[in-house]
Amino acid sequence: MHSVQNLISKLSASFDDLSHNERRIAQEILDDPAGITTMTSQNLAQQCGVSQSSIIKFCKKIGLSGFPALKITLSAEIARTQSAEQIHGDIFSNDPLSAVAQKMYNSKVSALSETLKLNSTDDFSIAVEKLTAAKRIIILGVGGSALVSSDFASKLTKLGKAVISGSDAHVHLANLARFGPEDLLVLISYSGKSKELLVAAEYAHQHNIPILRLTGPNAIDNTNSNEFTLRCVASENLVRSSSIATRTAQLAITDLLFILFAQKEADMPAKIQDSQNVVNRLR
Amino acid sequence: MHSVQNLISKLSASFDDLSHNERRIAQEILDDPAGITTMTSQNLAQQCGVSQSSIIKFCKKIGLSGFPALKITLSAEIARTQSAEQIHGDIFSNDPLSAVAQKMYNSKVSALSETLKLNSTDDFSIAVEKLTAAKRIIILGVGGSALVSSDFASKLTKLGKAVISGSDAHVHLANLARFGPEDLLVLISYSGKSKELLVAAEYAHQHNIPILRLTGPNAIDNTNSNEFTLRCVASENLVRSSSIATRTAQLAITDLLFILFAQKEADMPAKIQDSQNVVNRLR
DNA sequence: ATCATGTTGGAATTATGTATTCCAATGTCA
DNA sequence: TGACATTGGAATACATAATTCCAACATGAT
Repeated sequence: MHSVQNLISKLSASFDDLSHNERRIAQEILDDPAGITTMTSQNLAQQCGVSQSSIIKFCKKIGLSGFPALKITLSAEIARTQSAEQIHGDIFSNDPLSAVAQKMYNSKVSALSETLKLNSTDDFSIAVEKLTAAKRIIILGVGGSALVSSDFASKLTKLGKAVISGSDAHVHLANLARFGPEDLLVLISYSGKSKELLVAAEYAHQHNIPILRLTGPNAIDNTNSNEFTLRCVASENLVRSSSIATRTAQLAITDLLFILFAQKEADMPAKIQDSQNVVNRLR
Repeated sequence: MHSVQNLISKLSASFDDLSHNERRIAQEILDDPAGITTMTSQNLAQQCGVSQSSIIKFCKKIGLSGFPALKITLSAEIARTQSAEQIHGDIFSNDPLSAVAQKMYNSKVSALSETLKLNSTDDFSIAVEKLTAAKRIIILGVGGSALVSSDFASKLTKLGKAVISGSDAHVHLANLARFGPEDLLVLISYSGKSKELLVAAEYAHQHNIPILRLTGPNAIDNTNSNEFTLRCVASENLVRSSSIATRTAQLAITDLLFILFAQKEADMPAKIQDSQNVVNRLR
């Protein structure tokens, strides 16, 4: 990847070493690099007042394979500079509404990166292992976490996993009664304090049902060997208690688990496509 | 502000609408966009097992002038994403699992930023205006969008808005029958093609019920004055049809709308806190 | 089933664009 | 001034892209 670092700066640097006609070509490129990408070698030749073959010779001289290569290189270079500018500057303009958008963006991005950093790769491996091993899965999440839990459940179902999820905790507890050590209970909660989840965990412990937890950073660590925890971070500083960042962080984990799980078996993408095709018939 | 977006996300978005051969081409492009930039149309044709002319037709179909244009566009796009990835690059180590995490992170971050860029601040203002003005709101989203829709609904409900949302489209249509011009129908869908939503929109048009749409970049623009559209971008390149990026983009919009809506009235945060306090009693 | 109609995709052709060759003009130095 | 190198263009050869036209297939109505 060390070939041509920056064609444009290279051109302007070596400008003085070029012959008369080559300068004209170089000048034309420097003047409007973006324009070149839509030209033919003939167009450019005409614009520079040189012959078409001179254009080709010029391309070779600066180390490119030919004229199309010049166009492609320039296009990439323009995109790189532009995007660098954007990322540091103007995704957003500077009216008040845009400031809010900016804050939300930052809050989500940091929830994502912080959460992914917080759990090691091994943690994720172990969690995926547990999902794979489980014969049946109950996913339990209340409040804001209910949506994350049903999203996760529907994704796993698409992959052919036997998953139970829903909003009624009582139903879940009833289902749990038929579960055993070969199954898995997934508990999603930021605070780790919801009553339903505590009851379910208690029951699971008594009956040796493995637990995969998804909690916030402050929930107490559980030393029980039959339990495994992934953690997420989220600072809710835009609208208190809105759970926007929390949900972003939780989805980062469940989505990653889903992707890793899907990639473990080669035919998984096909299964999703099948499921998608069935849905498409409804259109 | 609705300028043509990312080619790669556009391809993965419209993937399901393509014919068999077109999919093979699209797949080849998505698999190795960088590779395309050094190929001829013949090479690519051979690699896809289709004719050279099909490649050209494909390029035209996706709105490009021809094959060289495809190469140039891809090259620019790769450069853009690469430079974006470099900036966020150091979060992760470099084992394969971490590479997956990195990709997911990049995909989510770009879904966020692209989506926020795609809609102007005015667009968001208008949308919030419509939410504020509405006496009652029905939020309709099927499939993957159902979760976004119920999330949005529950948030707005917390703020005291009269919102109806749920998974049963028939129930929604029945409810819609009692709606009028002072109410609002929110339709969430990436493809814009779901049958239930089309029926609901049709009915709303006939009865002058305002519509707020949340669609993907390819859905057809609706000129009906009683309708307003926000768009989201998402390239689903990790696990096809998994809707991970799509949902990230949709939530970016609904979350932002929620925040803006909440900030319009000073006592809104208090209302959320109230609602939270009630929930806390369950613990 | 059958026919009309539309859509998709490929073979062959044409058009366009790129690269090479070869030669003339110009410049450089003994 | 003459040998030699360098530059650049005209003509040409080559490669690639785009179009046309037709066959196969799908779709939908009768």
